[in-house]
Amino acid sequence: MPAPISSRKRVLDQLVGLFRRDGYDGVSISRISDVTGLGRPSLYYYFPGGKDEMAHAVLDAASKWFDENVAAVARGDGTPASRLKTMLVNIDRFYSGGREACLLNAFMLGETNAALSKPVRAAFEAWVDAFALISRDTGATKTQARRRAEGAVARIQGALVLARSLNDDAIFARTLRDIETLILE
Amino acid sequence: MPAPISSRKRVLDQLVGLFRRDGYDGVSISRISDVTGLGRPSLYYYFPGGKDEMAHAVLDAASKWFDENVAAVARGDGTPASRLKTMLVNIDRFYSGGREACLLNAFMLGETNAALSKPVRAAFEAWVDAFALISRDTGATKTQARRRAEGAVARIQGALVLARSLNDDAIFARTLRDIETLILE
DNA sequence: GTCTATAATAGGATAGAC
DNA sequence: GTCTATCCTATTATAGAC
Repeated sequence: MPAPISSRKRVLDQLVGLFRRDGYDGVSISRISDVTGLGRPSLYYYFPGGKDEMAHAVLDAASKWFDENVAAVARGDGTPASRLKTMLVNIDRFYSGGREACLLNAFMLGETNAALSKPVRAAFEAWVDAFALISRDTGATKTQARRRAEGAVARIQGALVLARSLNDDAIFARTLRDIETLILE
Repeated sequence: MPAPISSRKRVLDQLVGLFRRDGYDGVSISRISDVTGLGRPSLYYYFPGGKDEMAHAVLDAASKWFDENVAAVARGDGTPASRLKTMLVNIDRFYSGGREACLLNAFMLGETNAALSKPVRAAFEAWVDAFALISRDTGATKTQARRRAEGAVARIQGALVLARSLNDDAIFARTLRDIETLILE
């Protein structure tokens, strides 16, 4: 008998890939069924709340990833420069060097998804806070740190959009490098 | 009898508002019918190709707006600084100070809309070219100008995403100001 | 946990009258 | 140009067997 290749965790990972690429309205349960290899009823077994619950679960998973790989690093040991370096390396990996879209950006579309706007906003705030923490540790004032951090998050988002549209990874790589000097200055 | 408040041009303007906010998949013909006050068949009278044609028409309209209000200004008379200032003022107005989303970003979602990716990419290239032209006129090398222009477009896109999510117009305003120094340096 | 089968609805699109 | 009426398909979601 085949190994239990199916699990909620595995499905969740695939959902991240689908939602970040196609957005909430662009993903159908049928397509999720095709990609995961699970029948539609099985998906409702894992996510009784349907697509809505899937989207929230995906946001939770992404937030958890961010907490562990970015926010925790910002609060961790080492010089500000070394912590920032690790954060950026992890971010680069999460976005596959700029080839993958941002889930938060994808979930901002559509008024149907108004319920998603609160966790999306909270996620962006956490991003900003993480960068601001590094900036403060280099001596920036609270206001300076906040603005530089906002600039960093915005540049990452914008670089993802532009790099993906122009199919040019270098744009994303350069942006991450620029952020190092922006935050540490 | 009521005045002929309906016209293709008016519908097109409303379509821009709908698509930039909800994305391609997030907009239904029924909703378009509600918003425009036109019956579904009337929409197909103006756009026989259906939703697909509507999306392309909306992109064309946005590209035309950009050509007239940004690209033409970049090629126009005046100092680089004054031309850039006008471009940024027009961009600020188009995005209502950062409260309205970017159509190009919205149209990047979904594999269904693969046909849209070519015009979207062309539009981004035109954006970059316009800023690069200003930068070159201030003495930057071709490579420098290109990179600064990419940075400017990315920052605008990212600022729109972040400003809308955090509901903070100031982020967008600061970004436009930063771009002035970025391009003119 | 996963399936087959099916309900119920929403979506895109068209025919044909006026 | 705009409408009523309609078609067909896709979509979300559930019932119930295994």
